Amino acid sequence: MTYRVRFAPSPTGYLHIGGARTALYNYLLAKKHQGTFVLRIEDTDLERSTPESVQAIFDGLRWLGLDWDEGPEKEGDCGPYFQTKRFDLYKQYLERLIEQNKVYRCYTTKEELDAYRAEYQAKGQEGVRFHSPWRDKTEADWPADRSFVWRFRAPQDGQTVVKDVIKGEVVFENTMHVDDFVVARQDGTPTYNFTVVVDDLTMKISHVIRGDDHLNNTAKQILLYQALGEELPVFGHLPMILGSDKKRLSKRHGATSVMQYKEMGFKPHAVVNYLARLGWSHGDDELFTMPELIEKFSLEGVGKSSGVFDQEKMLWVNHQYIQHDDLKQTATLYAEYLKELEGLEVPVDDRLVGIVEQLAPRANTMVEMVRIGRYFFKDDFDYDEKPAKKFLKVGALPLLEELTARLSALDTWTLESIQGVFEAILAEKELKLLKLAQPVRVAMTGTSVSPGIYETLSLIDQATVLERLERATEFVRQKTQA
RNA sequence: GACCCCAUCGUCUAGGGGUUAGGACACCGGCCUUUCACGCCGGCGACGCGGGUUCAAAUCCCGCUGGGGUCGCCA
Repeated sequence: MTYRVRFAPSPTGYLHIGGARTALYNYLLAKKHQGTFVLRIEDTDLERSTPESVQAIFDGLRWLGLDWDEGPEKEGDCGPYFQTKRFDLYKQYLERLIEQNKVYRCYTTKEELDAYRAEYQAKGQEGVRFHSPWRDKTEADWPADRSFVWRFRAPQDGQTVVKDVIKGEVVFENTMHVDDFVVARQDGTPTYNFTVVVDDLTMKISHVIRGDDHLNNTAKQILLYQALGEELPVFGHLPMILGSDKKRLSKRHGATSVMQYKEMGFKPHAVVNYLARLGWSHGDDELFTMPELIEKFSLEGVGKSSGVFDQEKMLWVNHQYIQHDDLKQTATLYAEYLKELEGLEVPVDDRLVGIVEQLAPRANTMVEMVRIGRYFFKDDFDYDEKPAKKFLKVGALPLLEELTARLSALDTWTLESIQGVFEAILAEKELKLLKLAQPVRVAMTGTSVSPGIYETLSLIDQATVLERLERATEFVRQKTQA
């Protein structure tokens, strides 16, 4: 079977977490089966669609590495891939429905509809669906002075069954569910359920995998396929992603835009890995490379129940990749964040790789890595109050002076040579490393927390280390005098 | 309200008639240790409730409850 799957967002905002997961699952399915991943922009709502949103969706997908095989900027045989450019097609199909009497003109006004809805909502079970009084009218009855819409002539009995690869068979009673929904407006502009069917049909989509908020629509769409005499694609409805309060994920739960996670310092593959595992599993496995995801992903592994988005776990996944990805690759990324956040132009060299090697086990995000690594690049830090008070005091003065003297005498600046100096001093004075390391750490970083002291010094150059030791020494002297 | 979907630790999940119900995040201990991390070891912690079916139910069936979704000339 040839797989042609699609991701069909409406460009009314950024690419959000839920959309990204839907796109990912479709992408994985396509790659797994050497199929085609189609991107279609559902922009028929002129009011809400914006070019910025289209761009945001492209950016989000590309950042995640979910490039489409067919779609905007990647034209294929089934384009165009913007619904607003497919109006001729919809009209053609509408003609077909009109000719076959599968749709009819309905002159009911919006006011009449509102009144009807208010009534049936109040009555509940009783007058469930809207039954248009125009369904059985003929041309002779059409008022010339009123506008109309094209409604689908839905069956009034029987059932419509959705064979869903994820949810199983879902049965809808036609009397309850399928009203004579609007297929197109008077001017021929189509509505959602109609465009989706025409597009999935003409784009030869084999598997429609989307959020389960569309499950109810599927019944209507199936009826349309049948009315058109066309074969159904395979349907699969993914459970929703919820916030920590089990409500549908929204802005108030925190970041929902994929690109916000880039800003927060997440690696794209970490986001992909987390999203893959939210709603899908492969035994006890947690971490997957992209090739592994493609190989192991399957619709059978997708769960039926909705899942809660947990940023804590995504942070852990991110940390795993920061820690275990190729250091050079992370260093390159690190340079980008240093530039973005601190305006620093840092070359990606052995020193930067060394710094990343030290920081990687200590940072959950790239942003955090910038924050905890500032002192490797900038001298403008103040001493944190507590550690300064605790470690930069008179007792440390002779140690700092001794160390400064011996370090300045070093003509090779390596971890080993530095360690040698420290050990010599400690041996002579019969001290524990802690006594020396902590004051030096504060002098170097302004804090009591950093990578190993030898590593830290060796990654800062000799001159800077000496300057910072002088600064600390001076700081202690000043304090003593005051 | 009607209809549709769902239900294993706080969270993501494995397991789908007989398991000490497994793993991961988070949390709590301990070890390692120059601080902080990493790492390692250990701990806490779940089958929503009620009925069936069965020798046996977390697992199958029904009901209830709870949560989510949909009820537009939006998509």
